[in-house]
Amino acid sequence: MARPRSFDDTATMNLVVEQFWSRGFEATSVRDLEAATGLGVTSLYNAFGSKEAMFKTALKHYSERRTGACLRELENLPSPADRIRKFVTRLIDAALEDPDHRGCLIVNTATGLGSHDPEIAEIVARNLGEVKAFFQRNFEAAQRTGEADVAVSPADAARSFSTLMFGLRVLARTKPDRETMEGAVRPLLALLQTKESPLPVDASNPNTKGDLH
Amino acid sequence: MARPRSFDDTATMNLVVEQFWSRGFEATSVRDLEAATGLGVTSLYNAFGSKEAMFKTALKHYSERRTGACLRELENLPSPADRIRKFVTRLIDAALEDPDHRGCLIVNTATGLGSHDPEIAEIVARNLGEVKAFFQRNFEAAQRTGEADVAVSPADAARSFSTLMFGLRVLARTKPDRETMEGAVRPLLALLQTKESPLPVDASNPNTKGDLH
DNA sequence: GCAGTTTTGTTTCAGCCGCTACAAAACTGT
DNA sequence: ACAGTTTTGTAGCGGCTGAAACAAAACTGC
Repeated sequence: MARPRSFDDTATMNLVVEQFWSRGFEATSVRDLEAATGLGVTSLYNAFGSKEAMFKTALKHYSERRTGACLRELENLPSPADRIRKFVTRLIDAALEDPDHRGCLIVNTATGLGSHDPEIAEIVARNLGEVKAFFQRNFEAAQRTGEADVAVSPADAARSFSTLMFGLRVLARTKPDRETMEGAVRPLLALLQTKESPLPVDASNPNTKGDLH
Repeated sequence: MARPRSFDDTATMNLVVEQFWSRGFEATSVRDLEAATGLGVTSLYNAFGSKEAMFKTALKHYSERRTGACLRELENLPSPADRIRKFVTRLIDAALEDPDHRGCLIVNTATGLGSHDPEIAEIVARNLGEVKAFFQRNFEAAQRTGEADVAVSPADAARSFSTLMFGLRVLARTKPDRETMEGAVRPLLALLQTKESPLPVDASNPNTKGDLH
């Protein structure tokens, strides 16, 4: 019926995400988005509406394609404790591998101006909620398999893990140092290594981490 | 010799801090700073140099007057464990009391564009370092007084506590919910409640973590 | 009250911002 | 080949930005 679009919307949105992730919403101009995508303004506006709409779409895209996909993939691991551990190590590795220290687009947005826009706030809140739910679900499962300290409330464990992850994302913007990040998660990960003594352990004593080998 | 300045630099800088804290660097215009301080552009530029210089001064001001003063004041408490606990509860209370959910200017800056400017990065890094040092110093002291789990490395405890605080600052921007925040710190604060078994610690050696292998 | 110096308010600047108007180009279905 | 429709590139809009220019006002020391 008419001229077809000469670019792939999804691939373009990936480039938009990269741009917003690198420079943030305010510091990214529409001209920057032109350069990043190789498209003209008209094409961008025609496809996505406005700069603000582009950002919201990019946020959803990031949340779904990054966090969401990662969580879903980890669900394939048989051990719930491994799921938690792997999520943490992946996050740390990602932070250390990124030479630009971009951290996490969601966290960067949460601490930026976005909190005022209700739609953005909701995307952010949902993402944070998914991460917390992941930890809670798997910590509960780990308790059932004897891989987690049963004396700790799974809700609190999830709150603690997820909040710690957001803190790591802050550190990722400044000091992507392996020892700092791994050290930061070590005390919490210690809650996961009670597999070999799944019985009435005095769980208030996290000293049981020494028995892993 | 000449006309004196009609305003107090420090009081003005407090207002500048409030403005940058509320809206961030990029979203704050020089006109906004005029409105916030009640001064004209010329006075502002004459006193502080440029918008960027104003922000850097505001950052130092915030770091010194907020974080620094708080840490120094807590040092008056006799119990190191109480110092840690009080810092945490203060942070949570502050987050819950602020109706604007401004979080922490340092964290907001760290996740914003600031990381690229070396001077800003240094102010941020120093602030984060001070918080970490506070936790490490007092955790070590708490181990010596029998108020902290001696099986945990003070360095790791400090990394964990400080990173968790940064995570709380992220949450402060979105979900200032008491139960979430207090739950998030509960597992870590549990490391502090071993007062009733203050033995057999070699208090001169904080490196007691090494004995688990 | 006068000279010297600084502060202050107003105006103005070039440059970038997000966005749109418009026409030419490119494609589809018949 | 043509009509119909969408995409695309270019140019330009008003509005805002950080910063400077400038003169008038305000103060000090004498």
